[in-house]
Amino acid sequence: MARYIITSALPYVEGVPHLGNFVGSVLPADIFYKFMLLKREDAIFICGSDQHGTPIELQALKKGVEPSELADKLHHEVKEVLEKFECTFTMYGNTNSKENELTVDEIFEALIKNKYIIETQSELAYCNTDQRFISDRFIEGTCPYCGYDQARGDQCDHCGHLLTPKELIKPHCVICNGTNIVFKETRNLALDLAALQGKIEAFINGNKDNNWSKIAVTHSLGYIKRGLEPREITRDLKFGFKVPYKGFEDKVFYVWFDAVIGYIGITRSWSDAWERYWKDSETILIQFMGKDNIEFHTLMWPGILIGSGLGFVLPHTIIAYEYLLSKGIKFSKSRGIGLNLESAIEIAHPDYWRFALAMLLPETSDTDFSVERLIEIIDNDMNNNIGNFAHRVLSLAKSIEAKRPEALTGASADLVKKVNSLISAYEEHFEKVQIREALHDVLEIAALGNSYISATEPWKYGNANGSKELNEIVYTALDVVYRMAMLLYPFVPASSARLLEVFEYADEPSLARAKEGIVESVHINKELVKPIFSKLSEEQIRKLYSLK
RNA sequence: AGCGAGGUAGGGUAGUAUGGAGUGCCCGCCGGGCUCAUAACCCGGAGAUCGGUGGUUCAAAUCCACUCCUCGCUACCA
Repeated sequence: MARYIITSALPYVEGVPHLGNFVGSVLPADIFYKFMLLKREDAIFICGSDQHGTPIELQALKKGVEPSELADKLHHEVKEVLEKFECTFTMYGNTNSKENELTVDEIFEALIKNKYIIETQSELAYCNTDQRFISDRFIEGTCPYCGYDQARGDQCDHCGHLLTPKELIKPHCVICNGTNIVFKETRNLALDLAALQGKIEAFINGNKDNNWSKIAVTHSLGYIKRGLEPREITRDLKFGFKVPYKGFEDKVFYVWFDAVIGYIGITRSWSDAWERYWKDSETILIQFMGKDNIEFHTLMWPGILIGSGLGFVLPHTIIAYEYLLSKGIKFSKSRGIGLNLESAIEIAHPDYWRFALAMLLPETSDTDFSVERLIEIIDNDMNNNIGNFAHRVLSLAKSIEAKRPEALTGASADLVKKVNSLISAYEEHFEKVQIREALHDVLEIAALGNSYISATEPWKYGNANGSKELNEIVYTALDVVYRMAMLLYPFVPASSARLLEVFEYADEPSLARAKEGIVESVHINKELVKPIFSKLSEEQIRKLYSLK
């Protein structure tokens, strides 16, 4: 039987993720994983914090703390906020772990043995005061183009020019503020992607039809066409895993290298069962990411896995998202301002964000986010269509004890037939990882339900029990609400659960039960009947606009 | 500059891979209906030479070429 590993690109922990970070990989991965749960598939959902790299080391230096302490603190903050957004990871780990280091070392040794690691040379700035190499972002000076005196070695934030450290006028070291900087040759180790190119290309061509995002295919083949070059896997930094190789002991692995391997390392932190997933040919690995992460997952990561020859499964499906572009409100992670997940949760329940972001998933092109659009989705699609449908039906059912009719007739039979075909469409869309479309199928079910109520006019029968027609209408409508509640689970888990609670015999949500519908007479808990959603209040809207 | 994405009714979008009547969705507008429901819901209607030009084709929003706009990235940020 097939087994699934679902991964989301690992958030880099330099701050609280913003909506763009969330929508670009963790959210869709979580929604998809919850669909796997609905289907009762054998699936694990792996994610975690990417902790190494220059920004963290620099931040730690500025704060005067150990990088690993800072990275762990940020890791816990990010984990907590993602869990508040109802993400149910099998394991949310981190890259700076023993298990990951072990995995990185094993894979590195295998790559050495298989001769896929080569040496490179480059010139790098060296601070004589600190006695260490300093990366581009550790150097500041005056921009030769605009004269801005706090330009960094990689780019000037003032005029946007890309720079090299050598171009800076009066360069100084960010760590010690000194100017005793020289340029020295440094050696690094690199993954020989050129040697692996044929195998990587075969991997892409052999898997790209497994529902890969179009952008993932075009980007990957574009890189292949231009030819792959060796990619460095070590850096002259302090924070990271030490390189266990003679002559390179004072260096660490480059952050991207241990980040992708982190998928395995994190699974290893989760359970001894990790090999059952990662080394079983039946395993289907489905990876979610933003478009800027494509090359790491379709070129370097498969290159590492293939080159190691250790029998790890390769990605089966690559799902890459375009960007969510904010209009009017800032998304910023590093600066901690604007609409990040912390500020979002203070404004509305996570389900509201999950729903709206699922509607806005940038599956095929960059997508605009605006407060106006958010209001439209929440008020109209979520509240008026789905929420109101559920509530009007449950309100009807409060005074009528619906019994299962012997057979459905006319409009009722027609509705159930259409709902069944929409459930099939929902399943098919999920299987093709078209999450936005699957949500549209649920919206369509609610719209059909609303039409059905209008057409059958249950209020005509008065509120007395006994009429066969009325019984059939209420039963059928309740049945649709019940199914819809189950289908909502991947998107809005808390609201789905609240809706299902009203049905006294409700089970855990499952796709099989959604297809089957209500099998017995319906008992609802009248006390629990209340609207599941509401429109955004003026207060909420005011808060949203205040984030500009 | 390099790389990438987009231009479809008043606004916002889906559709473009595998060409087949301008098909769909949300908002807005016009007209009607309903009162179970959260000023919610339902039905009908108006409104588009699918950015432009040229080409391929029996047939183009969809394929090709050129062109004009818009936006994003080029920070180890998704």
